[in-house]
Amino acid sequence: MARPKAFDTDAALVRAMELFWEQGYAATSMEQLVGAMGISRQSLYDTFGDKHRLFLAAMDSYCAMLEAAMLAPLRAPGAGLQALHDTGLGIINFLLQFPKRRACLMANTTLELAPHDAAVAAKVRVHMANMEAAFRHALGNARTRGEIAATADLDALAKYLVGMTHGLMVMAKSGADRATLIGIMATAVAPLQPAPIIRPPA
Amino acid sequence: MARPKAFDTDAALVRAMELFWEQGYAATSMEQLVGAMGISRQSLYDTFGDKHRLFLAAMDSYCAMLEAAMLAPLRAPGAGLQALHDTGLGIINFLLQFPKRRACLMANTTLELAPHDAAVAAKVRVHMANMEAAFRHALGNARTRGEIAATADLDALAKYLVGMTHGLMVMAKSGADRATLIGIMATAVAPLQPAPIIRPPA
DNA sequence: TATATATTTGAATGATCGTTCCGGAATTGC
DNA sequence: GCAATTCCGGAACGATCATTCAAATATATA
Repeated sequence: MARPKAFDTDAALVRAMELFWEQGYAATSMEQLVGAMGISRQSLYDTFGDKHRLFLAAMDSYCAMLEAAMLAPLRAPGAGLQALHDTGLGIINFLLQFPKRRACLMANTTLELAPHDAAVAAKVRVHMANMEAAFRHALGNARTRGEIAATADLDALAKYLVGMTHGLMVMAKSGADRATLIGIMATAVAPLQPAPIIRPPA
Repeated sequence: MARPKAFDTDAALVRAMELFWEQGYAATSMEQLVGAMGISRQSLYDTFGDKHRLFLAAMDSYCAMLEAAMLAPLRAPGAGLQALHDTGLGIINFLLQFPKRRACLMANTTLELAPHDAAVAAKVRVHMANMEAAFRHALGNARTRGEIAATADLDALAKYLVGMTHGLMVMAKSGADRATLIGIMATAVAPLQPAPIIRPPA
């Protein structure tokens, strides 16, 4: 009865997401988005609504990408300390993949918009909770297997790793090189080491 | 021979800095700055130049404030582990002081502008290097006194603490409560604990 | 073919952006 | 008082912002 959509909605959204990721919300104009997404301005408004709704959709697109690339391995049934270490290295590679550093759309958005935009803040919190849960799952496996101390506080460590991850993001975007990031990461995972079997005398 | 400046340049700059701190660079208009600084538009341009130069001056103002409040205690000759712990708590209080969280102007600016603005990026790097040096000074004292392990890698720990600090900032701005931040901080300082005197058997 | 929707192009909207210009009032040293 | 400089209020600049409207063309079903 009617002409079907001709362009790939998800692909266009990914291009919008990448632009927001690189430039931020305020610094990205609808003009630039029209150019990057490869569709007309009218199609953009018809399909995605206004700039703010497009941005929320772009956040979802970004989270889905992160979920598949970074969090899924941590959620895998067998994920343990090795998966945590792999994820750490994966994060560093992720942060260094673009010559003009982008850090993380969620972290960027948190600092740019979270206190002034409730819808954005809610999405950020959900994402951080997902990240924390993924870390905790792998930490739980690691503790069960004795890869980390039996007394390890899973909740505290998971929250700590989320915080540490965001610290790395800021450092990476400020220009830190790979060696610096690796060094920070290596220091950061010290709290994961199992407690010594023989304790020092009290 | 001529009329002297009537307003307090530094005080006006502090107000501009606070607005940039709360809203970011792009989201803050000259109109708002004129209102907040309490001077006329013409005086603003005559005294501070354009928006970008005003922002760079605001970054300096912010750094001077941070330097006095947070870094000076770490640089004090006697500063050691206690000063580091005090600083940790001070950072958390600093991040929670405003109901509408501001995080840190340097961190905000890093994520908003650093990859696209060389002058801003340079200022951010200087500030981070200063922070790292302050941490390292206190870490050095702490190691000398045996408050942390004699084998502690001062450079690595200092960089790590800078990274951790920025992680806390993102978490705080995303809405994390005091207990969460304290928990992350408590976990984060674990690598500072001295190594056990009796090591586990290899 | 007729109808309905999709898409594009281009113009137009009103608002706001950063910045500059102007005129007059205020305040100093001479 | 005079000249020099600072401040203020307001208008004006061109540019860009997000968004909408209008008209023409394309593609599907029925």
